[in-house]
Amino acid sequence: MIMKLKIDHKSQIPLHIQAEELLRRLIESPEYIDGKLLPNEVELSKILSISRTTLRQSINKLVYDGLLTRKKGVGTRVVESKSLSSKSKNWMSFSQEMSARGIPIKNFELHVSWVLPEKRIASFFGIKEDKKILKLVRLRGRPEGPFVYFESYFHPLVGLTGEEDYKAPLYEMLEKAHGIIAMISKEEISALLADEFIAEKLETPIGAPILFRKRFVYDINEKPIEYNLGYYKADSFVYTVESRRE
Amino acid sequence: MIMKLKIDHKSQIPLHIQAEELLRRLIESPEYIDGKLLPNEVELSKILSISRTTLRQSINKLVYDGLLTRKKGVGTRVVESKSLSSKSKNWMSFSQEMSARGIPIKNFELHVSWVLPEKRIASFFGIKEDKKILKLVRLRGRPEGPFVYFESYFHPLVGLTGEEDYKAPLYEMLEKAHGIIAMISKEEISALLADEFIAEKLETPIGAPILFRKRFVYDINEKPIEYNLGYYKADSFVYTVESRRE
DNA sequence: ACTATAAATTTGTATATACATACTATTAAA
DNA sequence: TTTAATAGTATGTATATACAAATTTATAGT
Repeated sequence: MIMKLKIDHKSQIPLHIQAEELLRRLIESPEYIDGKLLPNEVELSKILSISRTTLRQSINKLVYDGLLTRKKGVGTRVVESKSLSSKSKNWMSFSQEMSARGIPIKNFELHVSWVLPEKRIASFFGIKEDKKILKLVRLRGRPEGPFVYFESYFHPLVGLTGEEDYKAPLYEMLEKAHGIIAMISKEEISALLADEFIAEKLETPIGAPILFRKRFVYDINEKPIEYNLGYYKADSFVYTVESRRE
Repeated sequence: MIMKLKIDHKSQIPLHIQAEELLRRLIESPEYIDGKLLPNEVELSKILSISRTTLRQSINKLVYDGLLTRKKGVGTRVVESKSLSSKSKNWMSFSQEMSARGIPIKNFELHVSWVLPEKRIASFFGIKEDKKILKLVRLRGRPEGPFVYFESYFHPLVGLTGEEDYKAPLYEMLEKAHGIIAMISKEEISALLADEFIAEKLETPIGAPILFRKRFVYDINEKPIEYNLGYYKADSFVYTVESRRE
């Protein structure tokens, strides 16, 4: 059934990581998709030639991630309907979001510069504060007027020169021009009041409600590539989220 | 510094759970709120009179919940992020969100009534406007003061009588009492300014920024069961979303 | 046939131990 | 002064072991 699940004890990769990967692949396979029980821990640890403790490390992570459930006295089983949840929800760039809604976009401002990063940005990228990085400022909206102000900062390793075509959808451009694939997006959404600067940019009164979004973008290896701040006029933008319990 | 963090070895509650709770309370305290290092694991395990292995179980969970970060050769530190957040992955009820972070919830107001639905609510539920539905109003927050005002409306078929225990986690109660399983949540998030009513409820000035969330909740068959409006004080709540391209 | 009891199974909890690895700080050498 | 080597510190990895608690299965008694 499982058979050739062998773990390389000489590998540099920790055993519990190897085991986790193996199990991930295992429970993806057709036999396991329907809530079947795994072999019990003692047996499985023998099959994999690792200790039960180490195996439990791997299983714990999969339980955390919602792929497995355990029950005392019963066993460990694969959760049915694994990844059809918020994970599979695909996210888009602003241009894509808008064009998907049939809204034409106008760029009111587009400015590229090299700046010294603030502390939190340097720390997000894991670089020193004295290394200049690319800053991209964009003011965008409908033909009638702007409704979002973006500030983006990019990791030096992304390899942007500042000469790229920033009118194109950003993540498409990154992929084509530099082979960077934006994969993960973590976002924090909050509300604030327009200060003088934002009010002037968005052509709105000071004190108007603003939907503020911080976006942290990572590549396929979970390395940070972009730090993005977005200020949306609240009366012209709604953020939607759809999620599903597992 | 830590002192009287004592663990009861005779308690029925597992040691690693006790330790987890202690740490949750600890890192909520003023001294630890700013990314300070915890005592190292060996020392901490001595203080708590539990083994390092057991302690690591507790810490692992807090790391997974995003409250702590660890770095080899350095130590374990509290994540800096004063404000609460709501993760979209594996969505939960408000009570669950909060208790998962070890934050005590206080109900400032809790009021149930039968009302005629507004047109948009009736249309969401697919019912007539002359049929009364259950309205649940809740004002909740931390002991110091409220930070969110909820208005919930329920579909008649949910079968609520108004006599249920609304202090319990809502979706648990629905499941136990009426076999209703809340499955899908669609949310719209935007920003607005506190009007007189909201300002009074949330004990905040008129014109303060409010994070406004509409939540549409559906059961396992995608039938609408709840229409929910949430007004969050923006300075004490951040909405976080994590997504991944596939 | 039914029921209570016991045994077997499986995860949960907990400890002690040892060494590896990443990072920091110190010390010695150039 | 700068650099390289070294020691120290903290988390990371891994094992062996023992018993507890929940659940299922088997057994014995009525």
